Amino acid sequence: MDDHIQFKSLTRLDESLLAHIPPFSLLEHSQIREILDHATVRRYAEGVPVFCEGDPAERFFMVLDGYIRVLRITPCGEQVIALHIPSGQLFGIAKAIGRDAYPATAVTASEAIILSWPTQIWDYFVVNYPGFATETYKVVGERMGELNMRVVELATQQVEQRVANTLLRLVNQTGRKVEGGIEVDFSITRQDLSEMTATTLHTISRLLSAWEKQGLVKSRRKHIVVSDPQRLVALGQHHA
Amino acid sequence: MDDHIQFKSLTRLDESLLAHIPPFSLLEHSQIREILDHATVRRYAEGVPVFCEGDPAERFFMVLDGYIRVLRITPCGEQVIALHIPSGQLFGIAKAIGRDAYPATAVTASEAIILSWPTQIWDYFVVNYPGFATETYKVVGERMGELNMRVVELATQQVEQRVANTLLRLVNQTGRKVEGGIEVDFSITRQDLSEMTATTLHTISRLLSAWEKQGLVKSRRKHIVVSDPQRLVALGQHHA
DNA sequence: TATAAACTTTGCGCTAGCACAACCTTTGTT
DNA sequence: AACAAAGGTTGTGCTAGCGCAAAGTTTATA
Repeated sequence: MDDHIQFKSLTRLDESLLAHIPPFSLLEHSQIREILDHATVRRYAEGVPVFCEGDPAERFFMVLDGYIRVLRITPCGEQVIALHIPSGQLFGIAKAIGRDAYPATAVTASEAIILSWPTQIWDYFVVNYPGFATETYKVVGERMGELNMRVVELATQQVEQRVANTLLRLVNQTGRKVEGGIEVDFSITRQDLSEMTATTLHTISRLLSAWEKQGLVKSRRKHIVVSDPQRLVALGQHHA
Repeated sequence: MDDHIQFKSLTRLDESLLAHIPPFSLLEHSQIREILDHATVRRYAEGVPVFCEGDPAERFFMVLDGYIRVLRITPCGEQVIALHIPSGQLFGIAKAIGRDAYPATAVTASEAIILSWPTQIWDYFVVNYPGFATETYKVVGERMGELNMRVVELATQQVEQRVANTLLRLVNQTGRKVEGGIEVDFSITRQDLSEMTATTLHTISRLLSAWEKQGLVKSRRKHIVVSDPQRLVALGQHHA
């Protein structure tokens, strides 16, 4: 992970990149310049690990473009996808929650451009950049909220509802308008969806087939379009 | 919730109460005095709500003695128990994660003595008391870790394993040595355990009965003693 | 001391969704 | 063009664990 290409010397990053992103939105242009000058940029292909669970948290990251998938692997080798992170968000911020190793693995869910900084300057950021800490902890809070929601869903809902809700969340958070509905903005297999909803790829396949027949979704290999969010919401709700 | 009894005027709290508790352990006695003087103390009976999901987060809390149960209630009225908080820990720290309403409900799991402070002085604490922020975020990190672990467990394990692991965690975190094993240190019903493990009280009852026959646990109404942690650990592990 | 309320146990039948298996389709590679 | 590899579909049978039901036990209340 030390082969980071230092784009900053090639393509000088524009300050406007960060100006509107919450943790930096309160800062002066000069401060953003400073932040960018400390950053390393790297382009990742799809499906590439950015860091792994248990690695020492030497850097923290921000998605500039693309999506990150956060996952954990059980002792028995099963994957559980915890979360997707869209562009504009920090991740790998172990330091913020008092850890010195990453608590989960981060893999690119699409091609992605990622900024990163050495963890040592975290405290400097917190002290010197107003709003940075606050906004960061807001993100932590949101992630906790999502985790919590997943626990509740896993504990109380049927597979069909979990999948419906997960799919809705995906298109809400990372959806792209296409003709005929909203499409999940990165490659996503049945296997992936099953690892998000604690079921099997077979069950997902059956569900999507059924939904497609009813005109709720349209899916091709690695692509899912939600064409009737309304009815999907209804499916996700009640206990029947 | 405004009938807080101001014990502080009656029984002046001793500084040694907080001196060894992480978020305060780095502080001078005078600072702890100051903190205590701002605190409200209240004794709660068992099963009493301290705050409810969605309430404005006007105060933050610390368990001085007893246990707190954190839970969420679904639209359909089902409860999911997220977490138990033992004495010495902060809770209701919505402010720390950028919220202004409590994200879950907190109920006493036993008789409890609880300190609380108005949320407005949170920032003062963070700025003026070294180590307070860091230690607090460590707690946030640990809670995230627990949530994460629960998601993984719910997603990959069978009921028997989940219950075994949950029970082990309970006795590890809140266990009290008794003759014949380690006992969960607060009242706990089959219903409670089922709400922690996403199953039914019936299944819990059957499991405990079976385990009792095998000499793994001993349980009476509202009490559970783990007598053979070793074998329980084994049960919690493998996929069979 | 009787009665109610809360908690627990146990039995039985059913079904959601998994495991297994076979086959198909699309994409990438040589 | 042929093959391999990754991803997707669909069928069949099975079972973990739930829903329902009924009865037992302990604790609280009148």
